[in-house]
Amino acid sequence: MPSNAEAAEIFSLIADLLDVLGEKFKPDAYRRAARSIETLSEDLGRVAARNELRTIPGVGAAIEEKIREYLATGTIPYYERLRREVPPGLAELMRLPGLGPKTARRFWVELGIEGPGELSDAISQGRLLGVKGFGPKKIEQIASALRAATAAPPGGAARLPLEAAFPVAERILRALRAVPGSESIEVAGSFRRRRESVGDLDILATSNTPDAIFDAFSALPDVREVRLRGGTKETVVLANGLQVDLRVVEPDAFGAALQYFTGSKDHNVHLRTIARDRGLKVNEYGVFRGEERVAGRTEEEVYASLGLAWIPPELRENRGEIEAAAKGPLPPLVGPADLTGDLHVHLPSEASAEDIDRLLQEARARHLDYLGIVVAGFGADGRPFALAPAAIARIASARPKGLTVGVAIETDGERSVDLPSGIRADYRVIRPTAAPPGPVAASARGPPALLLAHLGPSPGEPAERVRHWVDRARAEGCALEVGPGPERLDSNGARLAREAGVPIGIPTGVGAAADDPTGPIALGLARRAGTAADEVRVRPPTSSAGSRRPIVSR
DNA sequence: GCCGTTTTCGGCCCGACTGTTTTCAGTCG
Repeated sequence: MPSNAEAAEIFSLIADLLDVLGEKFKPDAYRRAARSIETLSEDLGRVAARNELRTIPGVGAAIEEKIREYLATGTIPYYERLRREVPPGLAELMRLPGLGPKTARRFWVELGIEGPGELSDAISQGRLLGVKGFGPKKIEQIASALRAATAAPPGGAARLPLEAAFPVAERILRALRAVPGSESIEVAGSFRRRRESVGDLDILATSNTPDAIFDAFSALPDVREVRLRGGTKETVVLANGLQVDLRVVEPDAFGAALQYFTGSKDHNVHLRTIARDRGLKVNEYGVFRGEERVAGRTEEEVYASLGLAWIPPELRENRGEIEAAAKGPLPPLVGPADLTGDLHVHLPSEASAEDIDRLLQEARARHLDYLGIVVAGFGADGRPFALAPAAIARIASARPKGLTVGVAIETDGERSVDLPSGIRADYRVIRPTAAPPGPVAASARGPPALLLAHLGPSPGEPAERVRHWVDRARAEGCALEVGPGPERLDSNGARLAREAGVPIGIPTGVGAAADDPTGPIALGLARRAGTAADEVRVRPPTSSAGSRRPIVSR
């Protein structure tokens, strides 16, 4: 079964092999295509069937041809040929930190080394001593990288899911903001773009005492290794293997640096092309005309100097957002203030009536006008759960001013849920247990309003499966929920849902612990999908219309 | 190999840091 993830992987490997062969620009071309395919919200097969492969950024005639070969046969002859030509072990060598294509190629051509094992042997036999360009430090660096690679599980450093990166980022920000003399401190990179997973953390700071910040950074409790430290940047590796970069810049360059280190790479390359055409130069210190800095303090300044409206970080993937920003301000993306309701609030089973009151207070303080609380149902483990009868009664009878409260049950779509007598559910949240599940049985009471799409744990989940959920949500007239975790849509899925006209539900995080990242992550993923501010409206059920069903509308 | 209202050919982002060097190459993001 061909998949976008596998196709992207093959193109990425082609790039590595071409690198070893000393090709100059082709590797970047293949990597760019690989990145585009990896973040595509639709299966390549569908795009190919519409004859639109060339609309994918970085895909031209040659790569289109190779995609078609892959779709038809599951392999690409060009890739097979390269693999016969270049020992695959060299691509492994290139993935070691500090070791790139040039060095891998020299090992191969000058020393006949074709992989990590042979390199280890060569080092222990002293064969690298005296080779030009390899001093004692370099050799030790390589030996250490080889040891780390054998100790680590194969496949290299895995990307960290965004929800796992959140608490790490919070902890680091708190520590650095406590350093006297520190000013603005932000996380940039793919974390700021709210990618579903992050490969590292990029932290940006302005400070009049950079050394104090660097010292505090090195002294963070879970730092395993300081990989490099210069006058403006430092790289550390945490105990869990996550790499964290800290850069300190002057305040006049903060906007430029934030823009630059937020990326994405393809977005930045496009911006610099525009700058060059206007006789300008963009780097992390600002936008320059000759020696003169024309922008840099804020991101808005940087974009404006290029004739562009400011672009939200979640959209910076070079997927047409720059062209749109050239025409004028972008439609505002959904923000915290636009979330006027929440269909899916969970409470601990021991929650009391007083806890309910506190939740309602918080909802009002956050200006929500609809709150749907799950009172009973079946959890992720398939076992039934329910709030205490007193709490359920309080929810059912609550009439706080300006806030409509809904009673929700959570089902797997097949079993019905018992509620205390006199209390009925307003709608169902459906948590499918199998994939793909059967149709939702009529025996479960109430109309569905929200469907949690189970996307499964594998990162290379075929877009086809997501489409299954989108189609089903449309057929049943319910919304799909976006958010972290395997049971909800990621931003690609949310984009598919939007394109299909299926509303998406965004959890607000109301009632959750202060450090629970679900709310901000869900919002970020919805924004990555391009969800506009006016697309998310939760309307409470209105008895006058004869419906008790909350609607998430577009 | 891709791309283009300045180009269908000739470009392809740019700077920090490291290690090995007598001025720079390689790697990284």
